[in-house]
Amino acid sequence: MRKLPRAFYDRDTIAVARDLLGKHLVHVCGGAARIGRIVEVEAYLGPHDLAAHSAKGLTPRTQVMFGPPGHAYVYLIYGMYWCMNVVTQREGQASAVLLRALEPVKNIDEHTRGPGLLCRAMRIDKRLNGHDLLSRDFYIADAPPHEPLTIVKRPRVGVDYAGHWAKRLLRFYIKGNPFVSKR
DNA sequence: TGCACGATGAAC
DNA sequence: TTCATCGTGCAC
Repeated sequence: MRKLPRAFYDRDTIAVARDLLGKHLVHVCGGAARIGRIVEVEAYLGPHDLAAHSAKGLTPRTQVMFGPPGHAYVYLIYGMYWCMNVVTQREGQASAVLLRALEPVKNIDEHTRGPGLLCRAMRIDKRLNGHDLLSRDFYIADAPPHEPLTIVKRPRVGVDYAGHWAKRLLRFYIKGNPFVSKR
């Protein structure tokens, strides 16, 4: 399947988030290609979005978010889980889409509901922070044709501290998909 | 140099 | 509702 081009990521973050649903995340490591179908995401709209890490400004951790689109922003949460985002829009916009759940396709187990488990199943950790998603071993690709998706919009998870930004409907998932995270 | 806390997940 | 577990950002 066709690898998504840089131009796919260099667009409005909400559009990228919605369009990522149904696409295939691919990680080739240890001789195996691990593949999962993206079924749940969240959009983080830049430094003015108080729920986004980039709202803290340009720091060692957030510098990938401030970089060019089409790169992976991977960070540690609660001291034990990795979370993966794809950087969107042009360099400096500091926007990204968090991948929250996958439907297993190949070489991964069934524990892919939620951003932490998703990364564990796909063998994603800090080594992939800043990795170019147009690379040979880590990328997102078009998936085989499927029925038109019904997309559900909800508030993002775990961002109650972000004031009115916590109320925005920036979590998107495929309606009825059994691998969407609970909550 | 210290410390409070988090875009989580599982157990109780 | 509690807890595991640690890098990050900011206070001191």
